[in-house]
Amino acid sequence: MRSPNGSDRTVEPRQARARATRAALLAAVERVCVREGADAVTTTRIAAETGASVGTIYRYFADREALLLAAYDGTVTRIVRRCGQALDTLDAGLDVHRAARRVLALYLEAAEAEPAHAPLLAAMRALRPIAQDQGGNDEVSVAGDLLAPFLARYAGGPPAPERLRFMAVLLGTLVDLYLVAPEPADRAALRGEIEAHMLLALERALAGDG
Amino acid sequence: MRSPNGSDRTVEPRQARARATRAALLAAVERVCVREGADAVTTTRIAAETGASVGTIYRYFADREALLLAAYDGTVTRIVRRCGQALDTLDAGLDVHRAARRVLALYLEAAEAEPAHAPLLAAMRALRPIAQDQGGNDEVSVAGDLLAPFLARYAGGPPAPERLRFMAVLLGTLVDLYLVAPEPADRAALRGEIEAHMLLALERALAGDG
DNA sequence: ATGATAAATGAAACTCTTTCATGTTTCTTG
DNA sequence: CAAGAAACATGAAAGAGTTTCATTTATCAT
Repeated sequence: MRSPNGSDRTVEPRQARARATRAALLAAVERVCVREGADAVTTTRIAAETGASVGTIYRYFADREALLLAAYDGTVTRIVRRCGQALDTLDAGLDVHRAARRVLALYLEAAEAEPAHAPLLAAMRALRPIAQDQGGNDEVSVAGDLLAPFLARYAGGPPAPERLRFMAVLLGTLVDLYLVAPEPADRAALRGEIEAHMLLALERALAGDG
Repeated sequence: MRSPNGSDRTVEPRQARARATRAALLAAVERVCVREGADAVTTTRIAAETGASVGTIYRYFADREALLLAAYDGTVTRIVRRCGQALDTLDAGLDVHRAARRVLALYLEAAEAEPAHAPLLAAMRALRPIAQDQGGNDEVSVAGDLLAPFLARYAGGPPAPERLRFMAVLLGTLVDLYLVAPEPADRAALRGEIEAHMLLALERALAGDG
């Protein structure tokens, strides 16, 4: 969470009604994203969709970007949670490669089960170009919550930030490509490519620094 | 070129004055991009910057997106032209890996020499998310003008469209990451990573299909 | 019940993009 | 060179979004 409450003008909901409103806004974002893509997520549209007024959005989100980011965080959190459980139950003695393949497969599966994830991921790429993406940001992220723990465990220490960033960007792009592929045949082929590239990146990470 | 002149309402400049205007607009896009990023490239801003009026932009470009695309094409064309020359003079008998490394190095160098390329590349990613990027589009592109010829030459035939798309997206992302790295040390390290991943992709491309 | 705090409203100010009726420059041709 | 045609350029205005904020309404605590 970027600012639990800093000098923002946004607020954390305190009453039940407000929590419901906030949740409804995020649900509307996902719904519209799935049906019509992230471009259709306008503040007026989300307000209309939920029956709230535009002003209400700005009570809980600093701006449109923050709204999309929060929705994205929602999908990522759910995805990572699933993979995290599996990660925890991995045999301690399991071969790195097998473990990586297993986690990757789980990740792709979980991502597919979140229909709003692909459009939101694309929107994030548009909103936060690589140039500004600080890689190790505080948000819930694949980098921080999935890659970093995995690397820490198998490399015996936390990865260098640049390595983490590289792998996160690589994985993000490949997953994006994967989720967007319409043909099952293309997806199957892409699984192989993604696996190959992530294993290569993993090997280099393990070799590079302790 | 997408439409030399179809049913668009845009026009190819015929008089010298018009050619100058069009060129000035594109130059302004690059200038503003370099200084303040692609977000600062608004139609009003570019008009003000060149002393032209907003309407004039729409005489030569269908919309803001087309304006950015044209500027991007400009940088890519110049980059690819340099690499292309080198590609032509490669020894016919040169080992694929050596050739690939050579072209990649040239490409990175040429891209660095085009300051507007990085911000415009990022803008293109935002404007045309992977989902819509038809991969083998008609535009001047790294995919069509650099990757495809290279693969055609060393694989003995044109690559499958999905392969080309995969490699183009991969290369684009990695180059983006590279161009954005501030530290020379980071860049040097990234060169190694990019090379490793592109060589892997190349091997799989050569192995996969004729 | 009532004052205090939280939540919600929606008109209005802004910023951008895009269109188009109108005016100006350049070309062409007799 | 004059005058019509074709090419260029203009900028006000329409339209779509985002964001603010003074005001109103609902909920909580006592």
